[in-house]
Amino acid sequence: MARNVTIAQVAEQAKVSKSTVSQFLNKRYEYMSESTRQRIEAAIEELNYHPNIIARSLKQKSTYTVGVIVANILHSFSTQILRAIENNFNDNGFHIIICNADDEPEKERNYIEMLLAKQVDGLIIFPTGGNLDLYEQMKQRNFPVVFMDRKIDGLEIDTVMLDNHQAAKLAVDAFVESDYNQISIITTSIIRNTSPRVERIEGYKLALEEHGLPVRPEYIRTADAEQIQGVLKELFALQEPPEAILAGNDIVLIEVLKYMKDHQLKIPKDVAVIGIDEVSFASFYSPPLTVVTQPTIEMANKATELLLAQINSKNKTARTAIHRLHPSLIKRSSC
Amino acid sequence: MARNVTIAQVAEQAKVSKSTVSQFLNKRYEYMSESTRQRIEAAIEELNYHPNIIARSLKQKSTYTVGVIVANILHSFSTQILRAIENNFNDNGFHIIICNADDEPEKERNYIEMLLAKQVDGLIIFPTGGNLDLYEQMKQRNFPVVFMDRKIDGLEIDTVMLDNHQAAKLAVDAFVESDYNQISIITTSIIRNTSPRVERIEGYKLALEEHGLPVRPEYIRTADAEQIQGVLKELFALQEPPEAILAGNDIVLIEVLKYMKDHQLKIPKDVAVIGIDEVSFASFYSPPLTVVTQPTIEMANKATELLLAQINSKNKTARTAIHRLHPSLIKRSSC
DNA sequence: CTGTTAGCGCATTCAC
DNA sequence: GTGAATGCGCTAACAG
Repeated sequence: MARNVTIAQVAEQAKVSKSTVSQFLNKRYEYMSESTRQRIEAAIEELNYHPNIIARSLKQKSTYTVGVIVANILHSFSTQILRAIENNFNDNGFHIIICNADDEPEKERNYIEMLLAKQVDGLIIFPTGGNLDLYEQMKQRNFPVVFMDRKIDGLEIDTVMLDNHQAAKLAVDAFVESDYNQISIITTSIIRNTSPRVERIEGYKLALEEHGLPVRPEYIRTADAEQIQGVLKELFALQEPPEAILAGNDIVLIEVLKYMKDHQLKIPKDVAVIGIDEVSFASFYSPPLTVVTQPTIEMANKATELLLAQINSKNKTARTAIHRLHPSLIKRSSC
Repeated sequence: MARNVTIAQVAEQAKVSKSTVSQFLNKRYEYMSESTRQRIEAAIEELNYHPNIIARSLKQKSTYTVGVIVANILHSFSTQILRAIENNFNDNGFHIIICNADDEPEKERNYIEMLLAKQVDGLIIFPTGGNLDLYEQMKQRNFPVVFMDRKIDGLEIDTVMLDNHQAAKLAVDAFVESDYNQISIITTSIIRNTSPRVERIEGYKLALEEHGLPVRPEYIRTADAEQIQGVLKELFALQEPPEAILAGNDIVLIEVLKYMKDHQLKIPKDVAVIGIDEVSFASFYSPPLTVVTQPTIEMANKATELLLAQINSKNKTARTAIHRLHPSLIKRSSC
């Protein structure tokens, strides 16, 4: 009654050998007569037989499973990417195992090791940056890996990420165009210098300079979500509080909006706001929120494509590169 | 250099037999001398050996992997549950494979079959309701399964779901208390009568009756997300348009808020609104949104607990039941 | 066309 | 304490 039906039983029932059944399972019908084909088919049906993929994987060294390790599942960006990746891989007959490293290198290390031990065919990682030895090892073993969202310098691994400089620039440009010159940027804290945050700040600085605007260190803040209310309080206690705030991701944006609400500050009259990452409520918020979006679908597609290419080419060392996708500004009314 | 290091090579390197290495791997140190123990340890280190979990699984019939099939990953509810489940299972040394059935029974069937073939140890399913034969089969095989969010009548399978009657009642009560008597409910469409939607409508009717209010069919609407704008238009074109709207889930709520924004209707002055499911922006929206929340963490915990219990008890047929968790009203200002 | 044989990498008796 | 032998379920030559 249980799932103990094996190929041997099917063979027995159909009065053929296991290998013939195996042939059948792999659709190599040329290797058998019509009558045996039908007997096998009937036996399978009757026994309700389903091949054990684990056993097959052991032999074939391919599990049709890939692991995805996100740095922090709480970002809407991660969720969007995850959805798209799940969709892509399922279209290609792969399953995905999702792990959340929670921004902790220890967890990430653990997941990578377990996933490798589980013989996944490849890995998509939002790297914490804390396990260079492992990254290096996979690279040297030619194990299929693609990095998402963050890059690791000095490692030749396919990487899909946003053009963060441009993202920041789009926002700064929009602010300046609307005559806001005192612009602040807030990102979540930059442990291990995760590239998006660093780059967004760099892009912000570059953009300010392009506009001939001064870069004021007190306007550049990084903090964990829980501390952002405090940061905002400090910002608005400044001699010259910012006229505009660029929220580095959706979590920051939400904190900013809470603060505005709590302190009855009007957007954009009292302070203009732009967020990086689209949020579900942007279009109907009051005011509708101007936002810089990441092309999450395209990013997921690119990552899928790269990983699949690596998986299928095996040990043919293809060129690796950093693929920068472009953000776009959705102009609404918060700036 | 590759991941081809096997237990045999370790054994050779350490000058012992494979079985002794196996003992070591399973931490049965009492079966070997201190010196061999150290030799094995050194060999493993030197070869950078990692056991192949697939091979182990084949033998032990346990993959430490569970599958989760959500009906529709677009609901914030699904995402929240998924996060919590991932967290729980990883704490217990399991990995989870996530699949999105997209409300299509065909996809669900395909996933279930593949996941079983992959020898997952258990399944958490948000059932589409379209594959009763499969559900039944798993039940009979005593395969660990728990249903989430939706129940399938006539099947004794552990199920975790919301007390949907109460959820609707909480909302209706809140409306009535604020003197709104013409209350509408909108849910996404009820294909195959998925229980939450049906139950929420039932609960809504019951609550109205309790308050001695008439149940007006024209106030009860179900529609796909894309059609909701049209539904709202019809609702407000009514002789007596509703004074209050209960949004059956986050997707409906968003559509309702868009409509309000587009038509410059003020909440709650022109129409009061309550949504089922907490949304990220509820607390700082204008006005802050009153909402009925599901205890997603508790639901995920319960599901984890039930599935783990089934996995660990194997074939001891435990009692199965429907576990109803309770919603709660977060009173803010949209009603 | 079909059956025999030999592993895949590991775990598990059961002797020595 | 240690090792040889066997099998998990399937695939893949290789004969016949």
